[in-house]
Amino acid sequence: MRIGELAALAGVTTRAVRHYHHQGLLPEPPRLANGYRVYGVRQAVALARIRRLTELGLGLDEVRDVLADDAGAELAVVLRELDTDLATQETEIRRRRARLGELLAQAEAGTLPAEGPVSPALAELLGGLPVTDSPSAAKDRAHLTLMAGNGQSDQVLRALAPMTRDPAVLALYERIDALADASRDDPRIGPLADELAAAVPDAVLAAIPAQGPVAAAGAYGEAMLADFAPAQAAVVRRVMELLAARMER
Amino acid sequence: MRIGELAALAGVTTRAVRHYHHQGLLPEPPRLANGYRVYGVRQAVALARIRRLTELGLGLDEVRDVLADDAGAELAVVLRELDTDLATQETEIRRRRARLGELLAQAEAGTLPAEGPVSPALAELLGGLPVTDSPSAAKDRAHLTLMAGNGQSDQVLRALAPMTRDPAVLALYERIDALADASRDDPRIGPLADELAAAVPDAVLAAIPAQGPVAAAGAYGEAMLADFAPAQAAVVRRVMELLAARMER
DNA sequence: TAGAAACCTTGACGCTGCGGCAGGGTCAAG
DNA sequence: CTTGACCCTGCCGCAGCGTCAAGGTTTCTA
Repeated sequence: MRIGELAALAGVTTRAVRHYHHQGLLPEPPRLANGYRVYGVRQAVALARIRRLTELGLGLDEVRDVLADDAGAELAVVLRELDTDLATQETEIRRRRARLGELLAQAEAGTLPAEGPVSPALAELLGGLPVTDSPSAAKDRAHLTLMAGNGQSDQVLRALAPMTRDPAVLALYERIDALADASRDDPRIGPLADELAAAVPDAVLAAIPAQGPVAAAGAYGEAMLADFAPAQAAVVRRVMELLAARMER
Repeated sequence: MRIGELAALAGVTTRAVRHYHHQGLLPEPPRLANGYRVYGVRQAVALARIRRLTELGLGLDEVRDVLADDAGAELAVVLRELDTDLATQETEIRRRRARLGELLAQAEAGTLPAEGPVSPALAELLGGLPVTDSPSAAKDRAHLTLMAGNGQSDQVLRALAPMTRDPAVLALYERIDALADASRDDPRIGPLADELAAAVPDAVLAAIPAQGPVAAAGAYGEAMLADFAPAQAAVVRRVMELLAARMER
């Protein structure tokens, strides 16, 4: 037999056969004068066996191990490993499909957030927000989306829900917007910060795992502040101080 | 923010961030004088979005498409494709796990064929065979294993089952073995071929899809014959002729 | 009997999503 | 001044082949 016939017999491509030769899975057969490989029944049997193993999902090096080992013990071990591996893959796929199902449902309902697919809890929160074009509201959404990315923040998000239903919050956002061109010592800063801090429910602070001075510290905090105009940044800083003080108690 | 802080914020590695830059998923940010990348909130938001998409299982180029397309239409399309894709993967994994379950059961029962994992029908057939060290019996097993590899051969295998329970077959194998050193025109060849052909049930021939002169034609047939001693090959050839003649009718 | 189609040969690159390493520079703290 | 923790670019590696490239051979067909 030549390589094409062998390959057809085993249901693989000639390329695969040569690959197995190269990997040492299948010994190189003798050659004709013209260089063609000539295969016998032995090789065909060996190749069929390789194919059955790879079809199960074994890697080529595992196949090599199994073939090298005369007893069947190795095979059983590898198969068991493979099964647990496939089991985890299966649950993983199922988890992703569940997420996909939610997202597709949102897509059909037209309630997919502009931020792209986010966690269910966050999607609900964002979905409850009134439509507004306030720049600081947009920043808040972005900030929330980022913070919600790090996993277990469901409690915080649930605690935030009441704020989304408070019509007074919109007005607060607009008061922040109004400070876009204000100076660093504008008299509106202090009162606005007080009201903002007051608008945050205790439940939110309670749900935040006390990881230093809230989340706005560090390099991200600075980047966030840099994203605001000076007077607005002053407000944010002040709010953070007030909230931190409240968390102390 | 520098790249490490950004990466930690989004829950990815710095290597991944640079990879996204390289792939054009995330624009390169400005640099400090020392060459360090400096990121702002915008980039963090973008990165978080990329990560959410890749976590769903999207490829990086799909992510790029989704990000490039402002409307949400693209996203829905990609998600649907992904879902069907995952669905096929899931059934595929389940099929393989089912196979693995059978094989593991066989392994525990110690009934795993030496040929490695084979189709259930073949495993049953081989399992029913009496233990023998007849070389021609071994060749027959090998031949069967090969032929059974090409899929829908269950019917043939079932039709062969009666032969495995016929104690007279063992004697026939031994008569083939006895011809190992015989000459091409040994007088035992004819009668043995007649009896072998007669031992093959009609049901087997009926189940073989008439693909030319049985399966022993072509390059594989020659290789198989070359695997036998001359007198044995003569027997096999004669049996094939007889069976082919029977299939004609 | 020629020419085309179908095989065969070796060798090298492509794909996915980064990980890891080499071989540096930068910066803050002790 | 050193140490350690960052940062930079760039290239190889990974699994299992698919896919050219650039030939030579065999075999079928006109």
